[in-house]
Amino acid sequence: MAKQLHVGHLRASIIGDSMARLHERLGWTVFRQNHLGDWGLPIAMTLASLERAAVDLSRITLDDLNAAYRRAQAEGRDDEAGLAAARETHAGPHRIAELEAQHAGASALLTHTHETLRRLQGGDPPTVAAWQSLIAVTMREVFETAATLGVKLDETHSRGESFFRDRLAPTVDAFVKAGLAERDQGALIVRFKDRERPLLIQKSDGTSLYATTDLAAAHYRIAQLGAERVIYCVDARQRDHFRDVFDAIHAIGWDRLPNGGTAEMIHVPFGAVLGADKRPLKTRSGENFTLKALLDEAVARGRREVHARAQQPDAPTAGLPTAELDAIGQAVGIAAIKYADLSGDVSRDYVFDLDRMVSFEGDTGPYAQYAHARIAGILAKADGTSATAPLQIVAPEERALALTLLRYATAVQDAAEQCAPNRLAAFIFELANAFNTFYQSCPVIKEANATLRASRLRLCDLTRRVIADALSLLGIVAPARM
RNA sequence: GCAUGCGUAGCUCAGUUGGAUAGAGCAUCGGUCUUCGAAACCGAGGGUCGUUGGUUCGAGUCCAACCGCGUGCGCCA
Repeated sequence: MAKQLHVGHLRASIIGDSMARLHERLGWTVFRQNHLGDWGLPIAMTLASLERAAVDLSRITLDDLNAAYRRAQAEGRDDEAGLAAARETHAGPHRIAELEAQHAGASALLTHTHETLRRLQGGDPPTVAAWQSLIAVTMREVFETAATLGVKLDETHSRGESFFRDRLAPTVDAFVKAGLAERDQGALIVRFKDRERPLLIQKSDGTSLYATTDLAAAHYRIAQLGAERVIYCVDARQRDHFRDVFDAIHAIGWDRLPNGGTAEMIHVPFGAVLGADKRPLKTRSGENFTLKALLDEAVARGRREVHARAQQPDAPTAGLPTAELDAIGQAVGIAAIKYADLSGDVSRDYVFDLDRMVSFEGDTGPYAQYAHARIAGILAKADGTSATAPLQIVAPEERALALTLLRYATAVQDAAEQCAPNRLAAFIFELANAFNTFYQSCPVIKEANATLRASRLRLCDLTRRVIADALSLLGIVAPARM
């Protein structure tokens, strides 16, 4: 919230969208839950910073918010207790350094921030109004980005922290009542048998934190929505956190479904997006890459490539209106990014290399799109196909193609069941491969034998439809021409 | 310090429950367009799967130790 989307948001969106589409395809009722950080201390920091700068919130832009957020961050907040605790518990050097920096920047701003947070959570009308305009500005960009990315996400999917604000106290009460929470150094914690690290569900000042929200949210999803499978597409760095949350939910029995079954809770951890230097992706000036800049670049590359090919007189896209070529170019650029993200093991870090992704050769999104467009072109040139034409498998290449097609259903099931979109991506690549090999050695339109020709046209048609469908499950569109 | 994840070809990565000579893309080298879309196809070279031990008829896959890298670790989200 209140800041530009960055590459970290890219994976959550792409992977989450694909998981949703895969499960929808298998007949699940999917509740997309966009868990937004719209209610914590950071948002109060930004609000407070805006108040101090006396910014006109009715005309605010995301850049203003971004500036305010960065300003607030730079001004820092004090966390003496946290620093002491981190030292005592041998926290990692990163965490300690972070806290020391914060401590150094300590100031009276902390008081203001907390005061703003109190006003917000207390429902003070002007503060709430300011908060709402801040949310609105951010969400406009979120939905805009989702649209260019082709990710199904709108206001109906927003389930930010603020949505659960009234469920926090009952959640804490429930854990206390169940005897699972205990008071420790003024805070409420949940302990686990097999590990030292407890889960903190209430701060010593009585306010709750993100873990509390996650517990409340999980309860809502299972008890209210009746979710049998709750899938969290979140950064791999939150592994421990989700382990704790899931165990806590299990301990209190909130994973029990109304029908008596047990809900499955799955964290799909995804790795970081790295730059060529193997460090988290940054711009030359060392700032986080905004998602917008990244997508703009990919789309520009896609368009450049599509336009270049349309220049050639014998290209199938020759003579198409610029707007249409632009649309195709966008589809290609976005496909390059999405496929690169989903074709590997999602839990691992990956090196973001636009040159490789948009090279359109080998195991890439555009390669699959090409196979699709190629077939679409063939079918358009043929005088129709028959869905009932008897299949006549003679050449080994068409046998291989047919056998690959038969594996589609299990590929989708595997990918969904194991929350591993790369399984499906691998299938798509194999299918596109099998088709290209088949097409290399088997005449289709030019086949003289009418029965064989009809059979091959049907194979083409099936292949085209499966590629388009499979790509759609990854959230990738397949243009008819490119 | 504790926890957790990773280490497969020059580069980027696959490798479903342990199962036959470890696969692919890029890059390199060599072949295919006067005929259905060459963003394609066919072929070649390239790996002691971090190291050492163990379990097994059989280990890239399971276990242990070690080395290297990443990430996390109570009042942030």
